[in-house]
Amino acid sequence: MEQRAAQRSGAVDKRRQILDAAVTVFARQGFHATRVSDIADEAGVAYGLVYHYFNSKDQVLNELFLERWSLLLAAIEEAEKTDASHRDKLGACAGFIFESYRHDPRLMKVIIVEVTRAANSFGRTHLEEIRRAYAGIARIVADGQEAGEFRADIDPRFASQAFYGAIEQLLTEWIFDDVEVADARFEEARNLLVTTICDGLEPR
Amino acid sequence: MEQRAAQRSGAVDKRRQILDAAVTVFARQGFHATRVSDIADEAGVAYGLVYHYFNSKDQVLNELFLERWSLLLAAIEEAEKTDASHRDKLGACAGFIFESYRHDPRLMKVIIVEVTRAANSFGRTHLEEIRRAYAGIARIVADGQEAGEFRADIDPRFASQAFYGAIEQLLTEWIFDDVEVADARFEEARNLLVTTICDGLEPR
DNA sequence: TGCTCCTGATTGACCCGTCAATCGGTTTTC
DNA sequence: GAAAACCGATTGACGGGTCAATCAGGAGCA
Repeated sequence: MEQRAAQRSGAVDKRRQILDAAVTVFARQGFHATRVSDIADEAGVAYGLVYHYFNSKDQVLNELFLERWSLLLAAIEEAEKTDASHRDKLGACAGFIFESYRHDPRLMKVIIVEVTRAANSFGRTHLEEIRRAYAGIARIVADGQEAGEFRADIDPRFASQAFYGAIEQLLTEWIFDDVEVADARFEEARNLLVTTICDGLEPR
Repeated sequence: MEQRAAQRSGAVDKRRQILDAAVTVFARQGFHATRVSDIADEAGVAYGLVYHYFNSKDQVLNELFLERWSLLLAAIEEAEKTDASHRDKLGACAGFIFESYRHDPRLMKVIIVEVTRAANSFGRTHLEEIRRAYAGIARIVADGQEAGEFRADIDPRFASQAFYGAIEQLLTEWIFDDVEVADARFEEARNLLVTTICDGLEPR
């Protein structure tokens, strides 16, 4: 799965090309409604080549998901390590997710719609990786509680679900609208979230 | 669509039987993975009869969704009308949703997984109804702001997304776990939510 | 009561389009 | 020259939806 072989001389990396094309069509039509031939066409590549690089249509999506999700997990771990306030740590997590959307809205659309929220198909497959993210956020909340920064009477896992759920719902609206989101909105969204949730978590 | 004809003498309402069976199999296998024959088998009814009562497999799901969602919309409107605090109004909305899950977890699973979160298929189809719920919640937030009960520097639509997103994410976890949820957990979940979000919305 | 007719519910075999995946071949590259 | 990359026609499973045939019970009639 990690052969990703050093590409020959000037040849374009067809594999990458296929992955990128897949993002485009998955985002446009949804995973289920895209035929493998759509991916190949979009990539300007022969049908069979998709199967040369991937075992199945599923594997293409898996690869796209893991590629990005591993970055998120790394970002959360990174946030944990800093010595910022716990509020800021949560802000960093939210920031990374919003940033991912800004960086490539279509990829995030695919990940959210086809994996993260797809409880019957890929969501189940990748449950472990997905939950690892929730757990990371929950750890930050728990630490914040121990430090007296957050109120202690709320289950950290509950809090992390609410936090993550709120983020995803905001993104989902942008996804549905399929509208260009101004840069300022990203900052705004992140601040809103951290403000609302973290203020709600503050000790009374 | 509303013929639902006076059923002959002692005959069971086959139509209802089919809908109930559909909930069972959709919840178990997911909409996409269930064949129409699965529904018929589960209902103990012939394949063709499903098409006698419904135009398509899609219509079966639509019916299930609308049946429940219209109750939610009514509940939100109801909450708006009371003269409770706005915090309590939001609590009532969250309460109704959690209550729906308690009442029939499988139906809520189907609605959330196959409609509400299915941005590519039924989510798009029912976008209008879904958004009507968000809008109702946003109205409550806006009213609360006007009454000075909530801070005014947060877009009510943002707040409603965060609120609804948090609820759905909590439910999603229960759905994934597929585990019996103790009654006490429902109360706890509702209180947590209202506490976290509403405290976060309080004026500072 | 017994018979026929009629209506609409019910049945399930079958048609038919749709893809995912395979495979045998050709071209490129080293 | 051989291995890897590339091509796209072909296959075969699969499942939604159709429809002609059957069945059951009520109405009309004598």
